[in-house]
Amino acid sequence: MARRADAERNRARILEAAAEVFGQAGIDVPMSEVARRAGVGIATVMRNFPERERLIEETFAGAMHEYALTAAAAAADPDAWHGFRSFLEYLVRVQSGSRGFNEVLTTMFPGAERLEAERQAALRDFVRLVQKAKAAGRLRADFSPHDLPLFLLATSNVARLGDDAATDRLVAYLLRACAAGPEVPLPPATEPRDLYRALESSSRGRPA
Amino acid sequence: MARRADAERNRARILEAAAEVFGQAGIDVPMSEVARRAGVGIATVMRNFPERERLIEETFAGAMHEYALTAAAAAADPDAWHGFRSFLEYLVRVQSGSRGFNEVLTTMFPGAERLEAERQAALRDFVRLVQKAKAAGRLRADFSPHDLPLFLLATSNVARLGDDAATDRLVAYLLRACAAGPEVPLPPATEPRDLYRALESSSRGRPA
DNA sequence: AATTATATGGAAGGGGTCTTCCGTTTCCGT
DNA sequence: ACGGAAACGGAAGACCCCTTCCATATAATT
Repeated sequence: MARRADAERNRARILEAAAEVFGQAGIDVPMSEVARRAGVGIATVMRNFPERERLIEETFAGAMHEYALTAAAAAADPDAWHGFRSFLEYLVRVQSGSRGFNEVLTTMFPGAERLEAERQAALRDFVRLVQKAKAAGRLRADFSPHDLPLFLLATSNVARLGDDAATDRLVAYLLRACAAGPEVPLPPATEPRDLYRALESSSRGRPA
Repeated sequence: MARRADAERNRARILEAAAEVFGQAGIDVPMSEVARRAGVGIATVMRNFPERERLIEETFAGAMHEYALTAAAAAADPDAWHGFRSFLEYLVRVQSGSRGFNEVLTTMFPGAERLEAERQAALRDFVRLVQKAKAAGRLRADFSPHDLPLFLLATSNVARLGDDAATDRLVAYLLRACAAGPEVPLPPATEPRDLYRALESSSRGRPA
């Protein structure tokens, strides 16, 4: 049942290319672009990953596992508020860093069981983290763990602009909204010219 | 130079169909679907609106004008905080109500001068509104009018889910984050099962 | 080296979107 | 009612993305 060495090599090249291509342009990029970037034919991509969801699952398996590990580490932080804050900051960092993973974090793939298992694991740890931060008096009582996907959706569009100032500012607003402790100042307001340029239809992959 | 009556009628039917189609499925819907809904041929749509941006501009001219009027009304509200709050609540209402206009509110179209003029007018009034709310001590000093597009981006994805509970909750978080007055409680947390169902790839127009 | 099984990829075909042509239809002025 | 100009829309063609076939290439074993 062993696969040939060239087949294994090609599979690895496809996954590497997919990580690049999806990371830059999102998970809806044509499979032919993944093939081109990998230096293989389109049929080779299809044989390895007959459905796009399979390729997404494999491509982001590592990142998703790291997501779950980071949630677990945040839940284990002795300073629960620090854990909460740094988890949110980690989230927007990965949202900014990979457009494809940003999309994966805000989309559920019922058929991609491994991705969903890691997402569930992260959510369970996030529930624990929320309980600890509330118990420590640092997170408001009315915060719900199920606000996590809301926050992810909220930061997703802003993270996608690639403007760190904008992203940091929104995160700071969200943290302020759910924090129960002393206030921290917001980071500086984003540079308006940069922000509005980023909102233009052509910058967003829409034809003019 | 006068146009025939049937041409005028067809133009109106196209705009009406576009408002429906774009409102339901967003501004990237095929032009052929607009034509079908309007009961005209695809060439008729292209003759009236040679570029998609032209059709978008005309389709949402009214809504965008209302956006500007609402910002002006909010700025004229004797209770500036009430003006601020109700403006944000109006925003998410229209974001939820039309997927296309939701996209227009978070995308700039440099070639659609009328849309951009209304957006600018709204922003000028929003600047005045922010100043008044700060002067009234109800809006934090560190809030910037240029946070408006950040807030629109943040609410856009959530509004698109069509889950009012989720939308209301995120708005409440954002209001709490920038309010300087007494706190108000958050609306109830969103129903998790509904939220996660809405996040599924098939619910989001992505193939499984 | 020879053989066999595995793996490859370019191209064909299908479906989708957009652009445009041109024969036909419709409107409007006389 | 007639004639001419305006307006129409179906289909062809170009381009894009996905699926799959089959002749060819490559790897692995003897």
